Amino acid sequence: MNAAAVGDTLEEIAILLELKGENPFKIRAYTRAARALETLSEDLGTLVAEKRLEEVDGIGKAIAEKVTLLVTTGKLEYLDGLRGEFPAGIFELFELQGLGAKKIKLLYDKLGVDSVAKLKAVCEDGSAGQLPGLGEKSATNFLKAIVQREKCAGQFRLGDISALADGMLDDLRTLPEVDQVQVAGSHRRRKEVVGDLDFIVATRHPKEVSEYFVSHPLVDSILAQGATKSSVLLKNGIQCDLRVVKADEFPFALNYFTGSKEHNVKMRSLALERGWSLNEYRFSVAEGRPLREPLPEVQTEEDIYGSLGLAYVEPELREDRGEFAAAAEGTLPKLIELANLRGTFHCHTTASDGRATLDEMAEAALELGLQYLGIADHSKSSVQAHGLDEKRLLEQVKTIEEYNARDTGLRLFSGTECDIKKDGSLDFPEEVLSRLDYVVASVHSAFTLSETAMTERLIKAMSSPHVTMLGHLTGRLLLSREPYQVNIPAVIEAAAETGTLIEINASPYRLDMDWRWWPQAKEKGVRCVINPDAHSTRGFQDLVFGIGVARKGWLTREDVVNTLPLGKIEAVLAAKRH
DNA sequence: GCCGTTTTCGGCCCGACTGTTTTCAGTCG
Repeated sequence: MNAAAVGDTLEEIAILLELKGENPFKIRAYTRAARALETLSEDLGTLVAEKRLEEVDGIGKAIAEKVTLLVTTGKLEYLDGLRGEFPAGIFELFELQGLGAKKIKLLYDKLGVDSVAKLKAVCEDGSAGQLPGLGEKSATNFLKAIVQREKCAGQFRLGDISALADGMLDDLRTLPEVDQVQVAGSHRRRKEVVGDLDFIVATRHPKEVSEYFVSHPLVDSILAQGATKSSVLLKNGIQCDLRVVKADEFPFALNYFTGSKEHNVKMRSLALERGWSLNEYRFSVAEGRPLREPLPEVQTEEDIYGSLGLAYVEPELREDRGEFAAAAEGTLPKLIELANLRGTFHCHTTASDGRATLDEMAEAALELGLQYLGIADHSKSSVQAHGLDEKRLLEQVKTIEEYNARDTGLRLFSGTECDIKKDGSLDFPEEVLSRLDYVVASVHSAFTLSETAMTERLIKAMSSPHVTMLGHLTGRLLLSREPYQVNIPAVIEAAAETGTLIEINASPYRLDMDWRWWPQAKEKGVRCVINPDAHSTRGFQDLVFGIGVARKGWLTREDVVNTLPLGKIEAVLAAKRH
């Protein structure tokens, strides 16, 4: 069993333990361990063989034993025992809003509910409403949740709801009653997919602001409305929460609702060490704890971190992945910003499947203030995308030479998004590739190879001196297509050895390579290139999402080659060929 | 079940809202 499968298994154990009503901290331990396995830098098999599992943060004796069994035998009696207590279908019930382990267990024990379909039946025939602790209203809400689940998956790509979030933000900002307003939550942390949008407002008129929010034209229905918190469902299916607080509470609320949950837990325990209790409103004296330091004065989020002995942690880093240690030591990186980009690669034109001509793409890049732009249309094997053959590609090279002769203030680089064929060979021969300024190598076919074969395929492609950068490493399409099986640490290793750049594909559908792997890549010495994969002039706007990934991956402008000015980028593109 | 610059045992973040209740459990973030 590989690391991903073991992680899934630990998650399953966590859910089963929750159903059993186990100690919540034990459940959390399994969830934490599962997460620790997500981006293991070492091969799990090696860790098991060398009995070094317990070195991993979050894995202790008991879980190490279970993981060892899973890796070596693929089986675990403990899990089989748990599975025997509940039917498999019960898992889908956890996807419903308002249904947790306790209610699911109640429904299962009393009425035999083990699927969404059965839940629907017992809600409609009235038997669910008869259970202790449940009533008519609960049954109605379960039915609503079932409808809602069918309507949308409950998750949204960041790029798809960003404009909506900005619009709502602007609307709230124009209210005279609103003193301050911000989007918090996973949107502020720039997570690739978000489940809801959180707005935090500072106001002296909470009632008016809440009233405005729940009656906003985009609202479909009101889920909850209280004195300080309102939740609504928008017409496009996304849930939006509003928190209204007083001005002096605003930094605390913003911090708390930005999360992540794991980050918050750590923040609060750091406060407790000083004898303070931290909530979404303020610091207060913690009961039953010695007060080690007087309560601090707080005006801003920076002050909250400062009073805990930490440097300010940018929202993108708040995932409890080492930011606390770095903030305490003062070694947090200065994160890259959109304004640092000087150019970009991997753009398409009407020559393949783009919607804008080469001149239109160049014009758009100039308007953005870029110094250079790389054109990388598809290669001939991508027939579906009207990929270029050798002849058309070399014609495009000539066109780009002519463009550069016009001296517009933008330097174009000629490249290709060259298909990596099933066996790892490239779609163009060396003599053609050598005529280009750079090459993006990507997989667009045979997604279902084994992990070993896919990994070898990518590594073989990277071994070519002409492959400048690896495009969308895993081929995933967020919320629609799973990544193909590939050993990412091995690919990172090969990129470091061969001096191949790895792309952050900034398309909101891809955001690939994922932010979770970048700290490891950076440590190995791999350099990053942020590319929009633009198929139209509007596609350049996606660069901001790529920047979000880079920031979440702890990258600085030095880690990303397309922050380099024109005078220095050519040497980077040519480096592998020398 | 994990973890330790107070601890190898006893902690482990904290509050809002809902629904079913007369004081609170469950869920969510």
